[in-house]
Amino acid sequence: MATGMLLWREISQSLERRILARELAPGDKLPTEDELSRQFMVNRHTVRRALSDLQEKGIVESTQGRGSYVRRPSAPMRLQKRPRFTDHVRERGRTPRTQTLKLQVRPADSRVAAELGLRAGQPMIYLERQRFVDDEPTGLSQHHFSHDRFPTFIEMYRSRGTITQTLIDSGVLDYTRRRTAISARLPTVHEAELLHVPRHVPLLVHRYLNIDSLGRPLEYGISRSTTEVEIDFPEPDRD
Amino acid sequence: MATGMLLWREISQSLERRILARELAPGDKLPTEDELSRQFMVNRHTVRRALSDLQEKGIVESTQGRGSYVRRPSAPMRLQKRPRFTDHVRERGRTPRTQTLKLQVRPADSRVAAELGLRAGQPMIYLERQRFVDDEPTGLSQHHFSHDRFPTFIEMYRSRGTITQTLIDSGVLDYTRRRTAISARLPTVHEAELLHVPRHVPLLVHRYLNIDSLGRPLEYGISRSTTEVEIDFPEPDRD
DNA sequence: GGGTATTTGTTCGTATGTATT
DNA sequence: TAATACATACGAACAAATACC
Repeated sequence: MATGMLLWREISQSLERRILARELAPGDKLPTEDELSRQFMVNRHTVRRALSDLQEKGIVESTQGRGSYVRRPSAPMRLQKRPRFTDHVRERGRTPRTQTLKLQVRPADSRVAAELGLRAGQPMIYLERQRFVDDEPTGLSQHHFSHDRFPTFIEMYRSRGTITQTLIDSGVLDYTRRRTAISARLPTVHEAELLHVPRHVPLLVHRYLNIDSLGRPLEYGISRSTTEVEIDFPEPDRD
Repeated sequence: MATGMLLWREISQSLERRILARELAPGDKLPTEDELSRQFMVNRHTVRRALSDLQEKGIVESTQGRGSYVRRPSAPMRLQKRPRFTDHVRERGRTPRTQTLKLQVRPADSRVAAELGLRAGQPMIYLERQRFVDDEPTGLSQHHFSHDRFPTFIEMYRSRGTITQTLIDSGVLDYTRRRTAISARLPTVHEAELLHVPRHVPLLVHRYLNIDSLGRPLEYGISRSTTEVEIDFPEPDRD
């Protein structure tokens, strides 16, 4: 050895240079691991380490049985403090779409119960959705509401198709975000598949609480996406 | 096999359960890889895969020649108009420390210049710092100020040791956060070393602009840490 | 739809280098 | 200096997902 440089890193950087130089363009298929290990005259494990590094950086994406491909860069979407997903997307001339994955009543776990002011085990509405922009998957979300407060939520949501409209028709004319906690983690296999990102691209996880105009907790949500967030503090306040 | 479950995942989850159950407490040393491979009766590589998984999740930390340790969890950082790191840490009964890594005058690049209302190439104060909580590294930050506005910043900061005091003594009695953009990415090698995290634990990157009481841009900063962020919206606003 | 080849994913084994104690 | 423990790399085999005919 004694090159002063890790083998796999050399390979990773060599491939990255070729990608940045557009020698390998977005969407292109990389040589197979076997082929690369012959080209670089190293063990396949070493190639795999290099590819794993490029996956972490979000530069390439590998799928079992398919191969490794150069990822297409996605335009970072900016979220606002009070998100109206569809409006926000349409303002930028793109087409939003929301798909419902799950909609059911289930007992609240202690975490969600505490947030919604319920007792653990009480029934809650659980709604899971996926968002798309121009048919590219961009986000996953889980929504929780008190079933006691919205006993007909499921039927109403099914016919109306949006949370906002369902709430309005349930008598909640307005609601706002009370608090959001943001953390980052790597996606699960499932999330990576749905969001069409490699497992090594970090997700931003939002855990938020929405309240009604009286300040009562209304919805507890968890959303995951890769998009950057921006927070504005419009007018400096004095305390 | 036919367990329906990946070996390394089983091991990773087993270890994670023991850690969550406080059987292995934060700061504790995990058994060596050899020991674990004997306990679980698998190859050391399989143990290493499991440990790598726990590192990605930020639960354990491994160092060559030292062993693997359970990482200490950190409390969420609150995103406010007036971020006060030291107060916030002390409120939780822990000891904050800030170390200056770099302090110099350098020409502003176009990005920072635009944020601070300068022209590219104009001199700016560049300050790089590292934050610790209980001597555990928790964050890295880069701060940018106009050199024309604060010509004696470097000497003042050296003697006072804090940004806030330096600004006060420069006539800026109050300043607030105007905007923060948050994104996630994997750390560079350098960042991973300084922050004492594995390369696979995502960092939250904050890019923010602070303004003075007249609304003029004062400081452009970039901070990187693994700690969760919490944002409160005390009074719901109408738009 | 089915069978086969291709390709990545997982796991075992082994050897050697390097940092810490 | 020696022992311990993690890091890197190579080799081999099989599993699992995908693509192709």
